[in-house]
Amino acid sequence: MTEHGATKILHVLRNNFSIPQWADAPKDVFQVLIMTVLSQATADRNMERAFRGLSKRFPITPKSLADARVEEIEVAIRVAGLYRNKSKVIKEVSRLILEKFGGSLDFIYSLPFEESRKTLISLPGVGPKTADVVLLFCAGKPTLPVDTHVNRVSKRLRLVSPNADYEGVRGALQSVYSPKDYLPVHLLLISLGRRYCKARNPLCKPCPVNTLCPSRQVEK
DNA sequence: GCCCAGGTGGGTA
DNA sequence: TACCCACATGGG
Repeated sequence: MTEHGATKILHVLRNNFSIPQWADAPKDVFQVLIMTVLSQATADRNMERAFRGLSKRFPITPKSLADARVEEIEVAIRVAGLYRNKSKVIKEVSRLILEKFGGSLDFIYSLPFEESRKTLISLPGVGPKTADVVLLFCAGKPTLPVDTHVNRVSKRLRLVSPNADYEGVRGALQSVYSPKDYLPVHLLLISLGRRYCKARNPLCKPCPVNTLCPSRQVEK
């Protein structure tokens, strides 16, 4: 995909979807990390319910969650699914942040990008997607998180090669978009993926980017 | 009742 | 390294 084609796609997406207000609001890094862990393999709605449930029981701080009993975290976040894994991750990540980073994730603002990213990924339950979300949303670092929608949609649109892995998709998107657009591109590709470009809908008939979408060629 | 949403990590070849 | 599967809920 050329930069020109990619720019046209972004233009169409901007004209058809809005970027939520919260996207530019300042955020607490630790809280974003917890929300992102809760959101793994889970619909946003259930992530939000789980986060509210957790917030009711505990202050969302490394200290309080490191001290919490896993069973209590489980009860609070059950609605998010995968709750046994996630509750262990939340407690352990909190403990490690206290022990290794003095209870703060503010290093993401001061350390070089790659070092921050590696450090985040070294935490249990934090993979590349979760790390990239935290780095982009909290610190505006130049990375473009690849979730399942971003992965699927960018392949359908031939923005990236069909067999690209996580880093391949991220690198390809980052090479055709400017860092200032990483956040909107991430959010808008997700909007397109949720609304139109479904996993089981290869034709994407009503999709706003139809005329730009090579996948449409399979249509009869 | 079935399928989909949807990251990480552990195991196996 | 590449692939497969477990993890678990809510909603259509």
